[in-house]
Amino acid sequence: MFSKSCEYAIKASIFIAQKREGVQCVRVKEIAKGINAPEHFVAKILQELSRKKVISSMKGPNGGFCMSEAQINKPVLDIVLLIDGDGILNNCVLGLEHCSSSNPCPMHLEYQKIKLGIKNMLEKNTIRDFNNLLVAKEAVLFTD
Amino acid sequence: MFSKSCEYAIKASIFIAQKREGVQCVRVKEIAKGINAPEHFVAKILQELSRKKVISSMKGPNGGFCMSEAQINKPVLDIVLLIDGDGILNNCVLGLEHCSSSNPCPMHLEYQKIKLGIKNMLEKNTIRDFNNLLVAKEAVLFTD
DNA sequence: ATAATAAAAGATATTTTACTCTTTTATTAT
DNA sequence: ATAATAAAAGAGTAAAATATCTTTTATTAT
Ligand code: SF4
Ligand code: SF4
Repeated sequence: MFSKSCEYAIKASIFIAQKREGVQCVRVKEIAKGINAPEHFVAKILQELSRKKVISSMKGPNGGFCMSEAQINKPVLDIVLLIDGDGILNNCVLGLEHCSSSNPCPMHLEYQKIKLGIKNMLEKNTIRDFNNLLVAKEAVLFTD
Repeated sequence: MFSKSCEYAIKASIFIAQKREGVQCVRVKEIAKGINAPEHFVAKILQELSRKKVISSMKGPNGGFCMSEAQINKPVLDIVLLIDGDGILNNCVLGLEHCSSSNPCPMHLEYQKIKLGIKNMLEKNTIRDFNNLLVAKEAVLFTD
């Protein structure tokens, strides 16, 4: 469904939202540990999220990654679009390249419903929504 | 969503179901052309489907791949499970490895609905169902 | 100013997925 | 029997995704 990069991006964002108290930053090392992902790999992903203003970053001591209230309130879709592109919303289940509703693949009608569900899930839910479950201890970001 | 192999497997199966009149076989070359896929790649995939009895095959002149009525009436899920495994039904959106409903990831509740939809789509629809749309010219397997 | 810290950037390595090419085996028509 | 046909099998290549390692740059505390 998502690329590994995208999974890490979502989990990292939720982790930052959760850890951050006030305006304090959280370091990649801690993030990587908290979501059980390779440190330098998530670093690269977070750099991109930062460049695109989905999260914020600070260099030097006490530096790290953080998110503003506004950033935490963004839908998860924003992250997905940034990392994986819009394929999940637009691509075909069967990989047809130039299909249309007037010339659909056999699975189109059935798959449309799924795609709508996915779109809904990703744009109705914010980083905060998923973070809330974490804070309420109704969910985790890490198992082993 | 599906691997390329799986996309080809589904499209090829529908193509065989559609082309096959009586017990006649259809050659890989024709199949590959009909679904716009690399010939030797689909050959390999079809060999596996054949080994696992999801389709049938015959060597020599007039040989090729074909499907029995029973095979055509199987749900598309059978093909997916064979090629991609059950990941699509069981894996986590966020890639947690040992999660459970009692220790779910933040997206679990939302994602459960999607997964159920996918499962439904794949087990309620047979190769025949999708082939019917093709025969009725309400769908295509190939665009360019 | 200096040293320590942590992200940014870039280069390299590994693994998985996708695809191609060649040889072998089974079947059939002549 | 023989030649033609088409799948089966196997080896090899290419590209993309994932992961690691190293160097540079910005920030801050001393
Ligand atoms: S018709 Fe719909 S499901 Fe089919 S290829 Fe196009 S977008 Fe995908
Ligand atoms: S709880 Fe559900 S969505 Fe989350 S990782 Fe497990 S299966 Fe996936």
